[in-house]
Amino acid sequence: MSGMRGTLSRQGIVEAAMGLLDREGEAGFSMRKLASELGVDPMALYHHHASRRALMQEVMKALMLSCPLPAPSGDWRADVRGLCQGLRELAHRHPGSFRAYVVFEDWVPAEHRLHEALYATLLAAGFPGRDAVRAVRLLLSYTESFAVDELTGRLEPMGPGERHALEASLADGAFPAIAGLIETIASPDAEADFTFGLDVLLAGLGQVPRDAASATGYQQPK
Amino acid sequence: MSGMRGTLSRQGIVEAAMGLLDREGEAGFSMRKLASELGVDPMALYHHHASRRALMQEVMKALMLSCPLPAPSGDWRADVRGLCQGLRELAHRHPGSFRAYVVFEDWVPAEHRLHEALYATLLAAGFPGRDAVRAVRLLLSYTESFAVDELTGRLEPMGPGERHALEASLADGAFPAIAGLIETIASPDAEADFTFGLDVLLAGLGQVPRDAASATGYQQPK
DNA sequence: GGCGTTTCCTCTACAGTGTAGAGTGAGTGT
DNA sequence: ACACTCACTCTACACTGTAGAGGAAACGCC
Repeated sequence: MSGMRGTLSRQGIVEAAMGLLDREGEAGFSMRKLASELGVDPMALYHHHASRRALMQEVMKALMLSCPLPAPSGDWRADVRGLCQGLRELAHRHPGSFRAYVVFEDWVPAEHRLHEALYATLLAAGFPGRDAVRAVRLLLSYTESFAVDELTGRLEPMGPGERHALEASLADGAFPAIAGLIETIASPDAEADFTFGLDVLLAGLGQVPRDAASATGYQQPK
Repeated sequence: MSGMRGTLSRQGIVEAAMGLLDREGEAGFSMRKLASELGVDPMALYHHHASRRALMQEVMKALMLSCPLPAPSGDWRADVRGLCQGLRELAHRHPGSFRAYVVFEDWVPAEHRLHEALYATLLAAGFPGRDAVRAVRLLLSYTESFAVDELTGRLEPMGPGERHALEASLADGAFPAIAGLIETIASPDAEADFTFGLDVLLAGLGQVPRDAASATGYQQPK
């Protein structure tokens, strides 16, 4: 019964790992669980991937390769919005893997696709290279943090228990500003909140000096 | 030899845990290591803290309680800058704990201090409550991500090996924008980069509509 | 003094983790 | 039919968090 040669493949393992990660989260993921889902001895996995870490690398790579990259429109603001929204959708589609990705220390070469698209957009818009690099950091850190907040439920309307706990922690009156905002804090609106952040970032970026040729945000007609 | 009653205390354990976390990182932290540093059986710790997770909560609390909060100056932009810089300094002072904090799922009530200061600043500057909440998310996600990038060395100038690996991954010409920026990417400047992000955020926030009374950014004289 | 209770700690044990190293058996090439 | 290789299994080790029982020191009280 054990034989079953050829049931395993590098890519198949990666896909199963991504599924398990998305369903159970990083804490619920283990090589042993993955192996048992694949109906195989844990050590069989190591024939195709050198270590859990290496396997994770592959999962991250697959994840980032499936990040949607909307086609450029010529309007750098719209394109930046689209790329950030694409990344956010990726997070929704692969919650566990995305969370793991954000925390992952190692360098994931497949990030290049998304980075290239963002750099190209910003450079075409006339941003100096140094500022383009900084802007990408800004945009990605916002989008990733926001998406993770969504995935961990921090942007769901608070349940009564949660809200009560928050109120209790404010009962001594030491935090009047928070107390005054409790209604707002307890009922976020993920869509509008995300857009607000992008608006602010784009408004801010719109004020950094750019090459005159593209300063309007439209590509020069050739 | 084993007796030594009273060598342990809730707070003492928390401080030792924070030290271990900062020195070894989250991966290098374990209840057993902590116990052995304290010269005590691992299970002794559970007499003072219910679980590793509960202990971590306490560490995060201690961490956030030691976050510096510069006194308000009356200039909301300067105050926001100061608070973000304070958080960044906290990250430098407690690299391991800070990394753990950023990833931590549970709610850490001690965050209230920093949040209160930010909310108060933004509300005084005339931001509507909803926008203040969103702005804080924006500011903190940027600052935390940036600090983590610093802690993981992603803002150190690249070593030759690292740089070579990056170049190799671009060799096929598929990422011209990245390739053109390689010099910039390889030699970041943490201080200037961080300031750029704050500048962009403040410029963007400066454009969201505020109450007229405070729209200049100065508190109304009373 | 002695005694009971509480407090703090230790010991042992269990289920789980990643993975090293050796063994096994089916498939293929000659 | 033989050797060989490849894909897999088995066993084992060091490590994790922590449940549950046991022990010894300290304290309150007579």
